Amino acid sequence: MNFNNSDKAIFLQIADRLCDEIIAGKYKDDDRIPSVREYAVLLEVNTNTVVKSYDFLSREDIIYNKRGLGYFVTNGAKQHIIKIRRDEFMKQTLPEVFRQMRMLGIGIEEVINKFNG
Amino acid sequence: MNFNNSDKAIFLQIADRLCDEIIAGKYKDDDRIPSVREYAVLLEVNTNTVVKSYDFLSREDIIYNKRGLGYFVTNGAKQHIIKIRRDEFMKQTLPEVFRQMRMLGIGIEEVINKFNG
DNA sequence: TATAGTGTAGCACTCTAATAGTACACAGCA
DNA sequence: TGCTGTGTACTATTAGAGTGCTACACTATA
Repeated sequence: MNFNNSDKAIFLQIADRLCDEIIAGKYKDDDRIPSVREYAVLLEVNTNTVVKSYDFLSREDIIYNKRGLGYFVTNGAKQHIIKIRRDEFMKQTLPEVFRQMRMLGIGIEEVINKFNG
Repeated sequence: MNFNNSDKAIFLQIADRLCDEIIAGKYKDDDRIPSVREYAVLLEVNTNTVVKSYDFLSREDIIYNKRGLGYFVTNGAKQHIIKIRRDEFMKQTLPEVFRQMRMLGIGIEEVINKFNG
């Protein structure tokens, strides 16, 4: 993963990644996700950083914890994430993209071409 | 300005804002930009934070300094910024936007509609 | 020549991110 | 009952962002 290439905090990038994997169907409802130590080794970050990501996602009600066992995907998490992301995409991302396009003189046709190409 | 709503550092958001203003034609070649103290008051941040932004933009060759006088826009800065931003938009932003669309099941038509609406 | 407005260079402080390591209570299983 | 793998709770350290403040050298102008 390209962590420090981003302005975003690593623990948030990890949370995003896990959400991506849930959307992709890698982890389904009530599936167990990797342990904090396991995921830390995989991503080559500190355990505490993954702990912070899992804490964050628990507070967002996307994963839940069973004592001594690990973290699991909350029922309906996938749709929950998609709803949050769609809202963000429509209300934040897309308007900012359109602003950039106007500012840079990039037409919608150019975007459509790149999309289809 | 909506500073802490973003994951990005404030001094980088300020640099972005100034670049936006240069592109918009608010400051042209060899125009003087606001002093660090002035801009700090306007944006309600600390002077040192603006200093950091101006340092950053100087190293990027977008503004330059005259001792005792202030900071000025480098010749050709506007086209320079546009070139950098176009590259970033095409190689980073747009691919990520398309990835999000595929992931969220958002079609290009929906984007076109929002753009025209 | 004084004065006001420039950038610049410090210092001290707080906060958060991230790393590193240790220790402990819990659950499942041999 | 032990053992292993869970999360959790600490402590400590490093680094950077951001704030607040002071002081100084430079430039133009009254």
